[in-house]
Amino acid sequence: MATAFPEPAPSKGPRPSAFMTLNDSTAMQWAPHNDFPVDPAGQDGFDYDLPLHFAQQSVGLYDYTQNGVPYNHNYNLTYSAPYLGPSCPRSYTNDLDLTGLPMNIPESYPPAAYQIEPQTPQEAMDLSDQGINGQLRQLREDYDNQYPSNIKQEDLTGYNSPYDSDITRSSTPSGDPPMPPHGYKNDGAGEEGAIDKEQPYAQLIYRALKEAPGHTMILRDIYDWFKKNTEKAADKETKGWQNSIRHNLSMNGAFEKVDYLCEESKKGFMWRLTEEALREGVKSTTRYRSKQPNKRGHRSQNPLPQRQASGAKGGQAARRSARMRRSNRMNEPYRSEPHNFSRSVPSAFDTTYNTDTPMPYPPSPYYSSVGSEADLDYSKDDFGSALGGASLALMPPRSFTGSPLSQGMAACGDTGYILELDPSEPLFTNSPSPTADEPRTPDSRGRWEEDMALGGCAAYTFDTPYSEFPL
DNA sequence: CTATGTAAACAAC
DNA sequence: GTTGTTTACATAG
Repeated sequence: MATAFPEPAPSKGPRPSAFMTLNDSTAMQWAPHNDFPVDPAGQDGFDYDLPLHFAQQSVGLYDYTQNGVPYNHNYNLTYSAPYLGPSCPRSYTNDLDLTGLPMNIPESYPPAAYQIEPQTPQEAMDLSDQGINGQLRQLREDYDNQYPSNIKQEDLTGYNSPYDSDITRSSTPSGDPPMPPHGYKNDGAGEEGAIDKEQPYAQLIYRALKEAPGHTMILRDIYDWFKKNTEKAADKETKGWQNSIRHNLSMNGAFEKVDYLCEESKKGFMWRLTEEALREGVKSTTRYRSKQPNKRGHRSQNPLPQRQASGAKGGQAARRSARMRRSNRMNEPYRSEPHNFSRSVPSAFDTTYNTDTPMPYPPSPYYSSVGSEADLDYSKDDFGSALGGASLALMPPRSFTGSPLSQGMAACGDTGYILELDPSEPLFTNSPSPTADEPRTPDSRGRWEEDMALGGCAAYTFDTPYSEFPL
């Protein structure tokens, strides 16, 4: 099929310059498909075509605040079935699914998919006035009810790719050559409907999460999504694809774990798109990988021990991080649960963000290049005009009991946190700007240990700003 | 070199 | 056995 990559009209973005100025060539990213055309002038106006029934259905269930929803407000999630099994049409038409999410996204996939347009924060979910526990319980119940784990495997024959043939896979903001269609197999050559153009795992996961309510799924659902929507899982023999999914979830900063562990089930954590990912799209997982030299040159030495050592290292690190999480939960059994999110990719950046400074928003160590234009853009643009000039400074901590309205940006009430930072200043001045030279992965053991010394919470959890929530 | 996929070690559950 | 983290290696471009 099309090996050519028709560039989407670069003019479409309302604020293309914001990202076009991102000169970091390594900041390759897949632009998000924008479900909601951004209207910079009317962020609170739902200027886009929001189906009426959507608005109605959303009452009390999905209340899209206009912006400023901290993305670690996990209690905002209402997890229902991302899709409904066999009856769920794969065509993403204007029909509403049960989620009440506007699925009118024929253009949410290409060609618009590769526009560099931040997404409106309307996507963030809000809730009604239930308590947080109720929310979480509801979330889980919804999930369990609507998404039974015995997922039916839909026949893939006749599958009609939602991201159809003209997908250009990826193109970089600055009109760089599109992402090489890695894994682009033209082999099928005849098979109708053959999704010969599988996108990278990260991108596919992004899509899956994007479709999901709250942009949140559990691993199993992601698996299932892949089964239904991709060819990656076609090979039922190997589980490599699952491994790859997990790998990408873990390694790619676009995905974060919602640190709400359901004890009674072993479904594990929920995975969610980060706010940055929603705005800016998913970026190459490679960026988050360790920058340790690949040792490709001298692997002949003794690859096996090295491999084992690798595993051992991973295991150690995994154990430490898990211990941290556990420790957190034990120390703060209530608060830490729903509020935390876990960044899959631990970051040396995290230490720069000391817990004494109320962060209105978890820093975006993975996306907003610290100290770069992207950072500025992050700080002043994406939270919408409602914030006014102090955009960076204000982020309302929202009361659980507040009305949905009060949870919007207008409600910068009593407990509001004000970041005393000049928006023009980089958030983390002592953080390296992650570039190709400095991947956003903790390549410094020293820093890592430092994290541990700090009490073992800095690296993964960001619950401090919310500790004052009236629970 | 980058991006991606994959295998695998390992820990925790 | 599953989930999550991490490292290493292979391959394509």
